[in-house]
Amino acid sequence: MLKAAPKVSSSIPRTATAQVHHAIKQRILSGDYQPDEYIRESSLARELEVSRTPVREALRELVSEGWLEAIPHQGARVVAWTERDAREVFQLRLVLEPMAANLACQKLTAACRERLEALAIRMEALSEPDSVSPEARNEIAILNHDFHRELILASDNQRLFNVLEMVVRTSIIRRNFDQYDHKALQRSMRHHREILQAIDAGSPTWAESVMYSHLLAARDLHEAVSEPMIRPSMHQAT
Amino acid sequence: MLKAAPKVSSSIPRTATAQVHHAIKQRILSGDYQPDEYIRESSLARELEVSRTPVREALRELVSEGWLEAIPHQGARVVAWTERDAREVFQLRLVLEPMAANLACQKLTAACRERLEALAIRMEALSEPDSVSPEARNEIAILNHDFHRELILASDNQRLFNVLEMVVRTSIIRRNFDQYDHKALQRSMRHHREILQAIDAGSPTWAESVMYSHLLAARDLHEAVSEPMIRPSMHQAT
DNA sequence: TAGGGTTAAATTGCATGCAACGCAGCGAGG
DNA sequence: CCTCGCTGCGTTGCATGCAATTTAACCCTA
Repeated sequence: MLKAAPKVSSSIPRTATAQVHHAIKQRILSGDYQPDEYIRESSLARELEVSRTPVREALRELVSEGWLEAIPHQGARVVAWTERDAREVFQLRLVLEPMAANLACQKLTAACRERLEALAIRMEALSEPDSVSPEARNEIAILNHDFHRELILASDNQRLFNVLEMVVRTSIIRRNFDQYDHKALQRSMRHHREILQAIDAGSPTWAESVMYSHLLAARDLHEAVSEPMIRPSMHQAT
Repeated sequence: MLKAAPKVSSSIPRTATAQVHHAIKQRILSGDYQPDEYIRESSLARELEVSRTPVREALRELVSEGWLEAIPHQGARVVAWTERDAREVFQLRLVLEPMAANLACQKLTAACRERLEALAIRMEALSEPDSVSPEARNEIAILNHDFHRELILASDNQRLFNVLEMVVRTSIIRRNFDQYDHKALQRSMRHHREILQAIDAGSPTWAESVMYSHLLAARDLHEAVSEPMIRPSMHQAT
């Protein structure tokens, strides 16, 4: 029951500002707002049926969190993602998440260990069939995010968690399991499993190393898809 | 002159919100606001002679940036620093700043190289005399901060810079050169110099390694001072 | 027709008033 | 004596109106 309390307070924010904050984030993630599109205070206030004040405050917060950029006397607009941004995020993840795996290995509690295993098992089951449906891929993406999140939390470094939330969650976490072929998917699941094994073995460097491999593999897949867009000179099959 | 433009715009913010934001930050850093102290919107609005609106917006921003913590319907208060926080910050710096040194080594421009050298030379000169005055120590602290900042900027990873600004600047960067004895001070200055040498030599791992040593030495000095405070069982002179 | 200046519309920035919420102090009941 | 509930005060949360600023269109002029 301890878990229920924060869950309720986060999914049903009591203040209007928090609701607007949540709503805008959802719209950005779902693509309702295009990159570089300005978000107008008045129109959003009308749509959400609140005054401009909570909208303004939510926008300020989202700017500080990196979702929007504010131009004085001009407004707030959705940040546009470039390949450079993707590079920066991967550079940071490649250093921070292995570190988190290392620390988690030393600090992990039994309860957290259980949650991680449950997530890993569920993901393995979903990626078992030869053809993984889009719905399954979507669920895997969510579970995968939870797995990483849980592991980072287990590192017992609140700032590390905050930093990764800011850096990663504003990026293209979602829907990027679509480009995983079956082998890559299963390899990714095996990585999760191996991290748990390293934790059980009490080897922080092992866990750290597997996480590093895990992310390098993910980056490779990402670049395979995105590079053609910035290197049109290369001959591409797809 | 390129440096003058952003300097002006940051020291003379045009909007009231930015002014309040700046003012509060200064008060926190200067110790005007004690840890856990609540900042009341009305009183601050009176003092700064603005309405509550820009004060509220500035407070929201500072919460997002980690300077304050907000309790709904209760207010915003200055975050209290614990030894745990210090540990977390050092853990992150130990990973991120060496990474920045490594990257900077590959990306550094000539102009940036010049600025770093100028800062290093100035710091060396200030730490030369046998007895370093408090004023000199203060200037060294500022120059040191600029040096690290410049190096991180040179890493050409905007997110890395943002993350370190958030993590480090809210911490006790300032005035912690007081506990450096003369040997530690000169060692620290030599580290800066050696980082420049590593850059000139084009060896990222060398630069990374020196930065790592640099921070480990700083952590050691920090712990030597702070540990007695959380271990009251130890017999203390003070 | 091109360029500069002016003006008007739209939007953000700020001020103020009122409502909602939390908390301390006080009093009644067990 | 302790506990529970109520009430009053202070503070934050939100709504609304007005001022300041920017943008863009328009007209006038060369």
